[in-house]
Amino acid sequence: MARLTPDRIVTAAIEVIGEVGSEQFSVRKLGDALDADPTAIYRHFRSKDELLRAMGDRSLSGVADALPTSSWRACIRELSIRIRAANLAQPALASLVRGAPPRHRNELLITETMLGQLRDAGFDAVTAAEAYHAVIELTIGSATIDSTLASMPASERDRTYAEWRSDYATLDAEAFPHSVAMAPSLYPGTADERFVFALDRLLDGLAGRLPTGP
Amino acid sequence: MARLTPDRIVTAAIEVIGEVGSEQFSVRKLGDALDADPTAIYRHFRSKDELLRAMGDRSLSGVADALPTSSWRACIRELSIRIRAANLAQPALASLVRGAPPRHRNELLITETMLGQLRDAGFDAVTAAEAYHAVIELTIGSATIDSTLASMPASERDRTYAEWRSDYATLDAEAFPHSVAMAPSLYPGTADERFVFALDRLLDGLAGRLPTGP
DNA sequence: CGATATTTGTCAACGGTGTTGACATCGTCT
DNA sequence: AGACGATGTCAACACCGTTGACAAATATCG
Repeated sequence: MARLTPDRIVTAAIEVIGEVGSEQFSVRKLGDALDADPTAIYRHFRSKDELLRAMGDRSLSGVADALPTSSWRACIRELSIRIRAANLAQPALASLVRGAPPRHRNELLITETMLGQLRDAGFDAVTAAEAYHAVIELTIGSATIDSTLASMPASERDRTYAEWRSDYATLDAEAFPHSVAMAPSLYPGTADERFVFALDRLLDGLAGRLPTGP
Repeated sequence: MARLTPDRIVTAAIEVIGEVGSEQFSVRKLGDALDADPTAIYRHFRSKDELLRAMGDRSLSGVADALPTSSWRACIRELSIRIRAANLAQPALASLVRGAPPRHRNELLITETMLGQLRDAGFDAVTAAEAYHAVIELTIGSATIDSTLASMPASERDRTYAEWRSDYATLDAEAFPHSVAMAPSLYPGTADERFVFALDRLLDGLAGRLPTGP
């Protein structure tokens, strides 16, 4: 077998995690898939966390390419949607990003792009930083929440939503009048559409803080 | 020692997880804290997951009590801040939301309150549902992301933020000009303050969708 | 080329995890 | 008192991430 490289390891790791799920992903299984001793991985990554992070960055490649240039809103909007898609495509990776800052190339590229757009739009440094954090938290956070359902087949997902709606519909109407009344309206559209609604409202609110006005 | 009960176990578990952090929380440590054999816990909970869910339910108690009545924004704002606090105190809540567990009383109370406030504010059913999902995604999602750092002591957390800032500051200024320039402004204030900024901007955007105008 | 130094792979092992099954003990009810 | 189910205890299983010692391969240099 060819020698181990970080690239080969990450490729194999993404394949393994796609097969067994993030919960069951382990260094030992990765070693098996690579036909190598599991501990050989530690010659290329200091820890499993570092490996997971590299896997996350891999799935973000190309996310910041060819973005809309028409406006800062359009650019950040598209960028956020792509980040979300990348996280959902590799559901396991979404929860791995967690609280650590971007250190890898694609992550840094995303940060740079978003900060640049915000500054060019007219935000001062402090507000731009706040806005950046706000968009990232909504994007990554919502992807993390949605990742479980996103990995289900569409039919099962729809069934789950329907089940949840009927849960609300059958609540005690005295204690939970609004929940019962609004049960049919809950979980409207797709999770992607709900995210875009939230993102657009957040961008509305951010636009309102522009010195030049919205 | 008195006999074990689910209540006693959950109380002790929340104490233990507060001391050692969610990452290091284990059934064995819980057994030590209870001065009982670790496996005795399995007489009261089928699995660690079930215990974590019970802990999550406990930490949500009282979240919807005595909320501000001055305005829908003030009410939802406070409610979201409290949900976040509960989530940060008990990160297991995140996995509660992600899966499809039976909906518990406290969770239902939160939904009912938020939906009621939005309807009373003048949102139609569809927009209220969208707004509800938007607020919840930001609140839970951001709490999930921040939970790792929130469990660190303040001094260590500040040191971590400083470290991250200096990471940005030492990037290649040619490739990442905005990141380098804005390094001192990144991670401003506390994670709680950054969340509240995002929440307020989202509420700004939602207010703009009120039929009666903002 | 040969010798040396560095990197990389292998192996065994450590301390930790959640969980299970067998066995002993306790409380309760007939 | 005896029976019985619920509860606590103990040892053990099958994993996990990670480390240190040692061997093989590779790169570096005289």
